[in-house]
Amino acid sequence: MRGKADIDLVRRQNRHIVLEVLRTHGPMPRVELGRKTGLSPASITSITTQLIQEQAMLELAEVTTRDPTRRGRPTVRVDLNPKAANVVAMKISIDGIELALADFSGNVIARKTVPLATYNFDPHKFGDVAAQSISNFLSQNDLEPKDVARIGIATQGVADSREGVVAWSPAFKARNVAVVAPIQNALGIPSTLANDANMIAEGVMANDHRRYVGTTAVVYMGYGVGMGLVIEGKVYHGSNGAAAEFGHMNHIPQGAICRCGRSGCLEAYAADYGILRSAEDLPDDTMPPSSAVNPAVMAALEAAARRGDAKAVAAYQKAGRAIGFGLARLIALLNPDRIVLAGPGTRALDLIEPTLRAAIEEGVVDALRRDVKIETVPINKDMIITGTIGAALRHLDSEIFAFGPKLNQPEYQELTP
Amino acid sequence: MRGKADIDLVRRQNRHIVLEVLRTHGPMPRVELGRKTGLSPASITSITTQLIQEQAMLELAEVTTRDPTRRGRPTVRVDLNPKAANVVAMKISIDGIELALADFSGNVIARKTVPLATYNFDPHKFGDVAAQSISNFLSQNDLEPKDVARIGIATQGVADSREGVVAWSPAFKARNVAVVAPIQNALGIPSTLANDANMIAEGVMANDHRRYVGTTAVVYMGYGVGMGLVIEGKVYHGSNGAAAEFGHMNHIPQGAICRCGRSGCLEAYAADYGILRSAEDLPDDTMPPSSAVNPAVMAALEAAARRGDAKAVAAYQKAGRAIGFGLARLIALLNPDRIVLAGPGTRALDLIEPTLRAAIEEGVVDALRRDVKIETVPINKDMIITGTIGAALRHLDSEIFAFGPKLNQPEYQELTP
DNA sequence: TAATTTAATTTGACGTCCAAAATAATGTTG
DNA sequence: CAACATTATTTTGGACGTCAAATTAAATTA
Repeated sequence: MRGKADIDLVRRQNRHIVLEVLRTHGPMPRVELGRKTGLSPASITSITTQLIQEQAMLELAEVTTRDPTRRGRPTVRVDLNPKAANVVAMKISIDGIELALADFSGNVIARKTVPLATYNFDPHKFGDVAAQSISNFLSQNDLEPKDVARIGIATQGVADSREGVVAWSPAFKARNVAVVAPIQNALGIPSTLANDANMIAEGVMANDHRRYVGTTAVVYMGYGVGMGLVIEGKVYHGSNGAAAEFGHMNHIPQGAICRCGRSGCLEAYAADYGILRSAEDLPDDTMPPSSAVNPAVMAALEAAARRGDAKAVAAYQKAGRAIGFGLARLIALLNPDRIVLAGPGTRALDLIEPTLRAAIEEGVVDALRRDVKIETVPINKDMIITGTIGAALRHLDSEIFAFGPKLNQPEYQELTP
Repeated sequence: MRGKADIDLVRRQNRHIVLEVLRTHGPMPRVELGRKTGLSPASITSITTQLIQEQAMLELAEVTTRDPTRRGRPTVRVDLNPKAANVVAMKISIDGIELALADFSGNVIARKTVPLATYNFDPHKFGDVAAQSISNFLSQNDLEPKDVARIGIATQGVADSREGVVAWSPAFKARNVAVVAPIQNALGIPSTLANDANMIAEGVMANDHRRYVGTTAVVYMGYGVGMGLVIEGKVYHGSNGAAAEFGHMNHIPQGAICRCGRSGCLEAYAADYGILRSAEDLPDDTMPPSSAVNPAVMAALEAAARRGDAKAVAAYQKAGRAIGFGLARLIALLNPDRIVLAGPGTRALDLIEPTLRAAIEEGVVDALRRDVKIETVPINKDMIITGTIGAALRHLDSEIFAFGPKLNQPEYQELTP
């Protein structure tokens, strides 16, 4: 049950959709804003006036060449004020952390990669070291922690976002590495932790927002296999933020060994290392390497398969079958509208796709699978960072700027003579 | 993105939560309604006055013995007006249809079972025959179609609720049996079709509403295996209403044959007929019977297993393992807060549970499974009917009564002298 | 320069919420 | 039993955000 509604909710909701429209469609005149939101011109005037007064929005001084055949008063476009806030995105990988600083419009202002031997890192130290790295990163950009409104953190593996703890990740030998608390304590900036595949889904969805109204599963294929689940247009985070561990969904009971230590995970057949292990004809119980597979090695394997190398071809077929059965199970459970394949693994999609589709056909009632659309998105190395920034900004939109300026703080004191 | 908000939305939302509180907690005084909804006494007065005037609500003339130590003005309890509307629930089974008539308070006024050889029924006729049965049922209760506000229809199998068509069901040999359209055309009553397991989930959730805030999977075990998925407190229906076909989620590629015609579905190991087939040592490709297994046969099998009959024990263990791996896959994907086991199959839970839990342990990263609660609900033959009625009534609450009386229809015409 | 066109703002009415005051209906107490 | 205390409900009046309609603004066209 949603809670009670009042005039406050109305204001918040409408300010929110104005911000959301600007964020997804870019600057536009007020009339257009009215059309897109469904609000009357009067309300748009009222809302934009406030937002501009609060510095969350600004009018663009047009230098634009406007269509000279159009008559009437020219439009004035409004846009999010880039200076309204800054956010930091941090991505935890096995060999270091990646940092990005963005303004309120989503422009990336600075980036930095900090090499860090995460795998054997003392789990009690990691958060502090990360906080220090962020602090340095900010100094280098002439910012202080108070200038940053939010930090979004993405990690491989199982992220417990309620506790702000990396429950398990290939990046750490240790379990339950605390991340959010030490960073928040050190810097005083509200921070959230999420699974990297969920952040890819945030990015994919933000890019083409209208299409993600129902349920979409975004599958990431690469050094691992992950998934971000978009349900009713919102990224689904499960009971503690660790949802959609598609890669560690069981494929075959007592099957091949996985990085997570269990047997039969889908990833053990379809991640880079799994494909490589099949192609090299190593036994299924060969321990996966603790570091990522060199992209050049994967490129060579692809080339071999395209030349017709039987073992390479078979390895990709096996991967396709694993992903296909995983998707079949997903379809049976969730009946999604759309499945999006993403990540470097899609480079070999042609090698994978036939068995992938055959497995879906074999694994699920046709009544369920007939409507699902399967697509790919272009490979983009930065999807995780972009998605994390987008998620952080959308959070600011709805939780800070939609409310308006500091509450219960009158602008001026009435003088009583 | 939710749409714009206005004063209209506020009214609707607040009327809706008032109705919802009454529906889930039963009659209560206005003060209590205010506490439960968070609305002020003034607003409660305003809303209840309107609803009473519209005949959707009534004041109870108290005959109650009230606590004599309490001082102050006595409370007056308000309740939903049972006469505000009627709904019909219809359940399609393999051997007939079951009908129930309920009032706006959810009291079942009448029931009827209509035997019908559904399996070989002409698919083009079924909807018309069902409509005729409903029409007769109403006549027998001195009602006309115009007195019924909604019909909810539940079926086994894959229900395409967007099209109102039974895409596939063990009850029909035919595919794509149209149900909603013929009934709506014949009777003029808005109708919806849903999967029976989803309706069980509606019922389970309505009974103990506070506990289903996050994600819950309600598993039905019996003549088949089904699932209703509650996500963020709402039953999830997927892209076309056919979600959560847990029973037809693949368990083992190229495994045992299922009623749906495919191989390796979970149901083929864990539904009544699957367990029986294992226990009788029949080969995995033995065609399942087209009718339900006699409950007495299942009771005998349970008894045999409890006596220690090796084959019976092994059959239940196999069933537990199938469900366990299915749940492990579900947990990996959705990280639910709660899994509820329901249906007659839970009578044999003690026989199934050890392998079920072992399979979950084997099949999913412990970080994901550590928080999930596994529970059972008492076996209740009527859960599907009750759930269907509840869903229909909640739909009326939000889509009819929350809006208020007929729109754009002034109460009186102003006289201009 | 006046008319036309389109954009944006201002004005005034409406509906809903809420706090505070008033009213209602009972029990308690001297 | 009358005055007081207590609790429930309604009434009153102010606030706020939306919207339709009127007004103002800023351009092009004739």
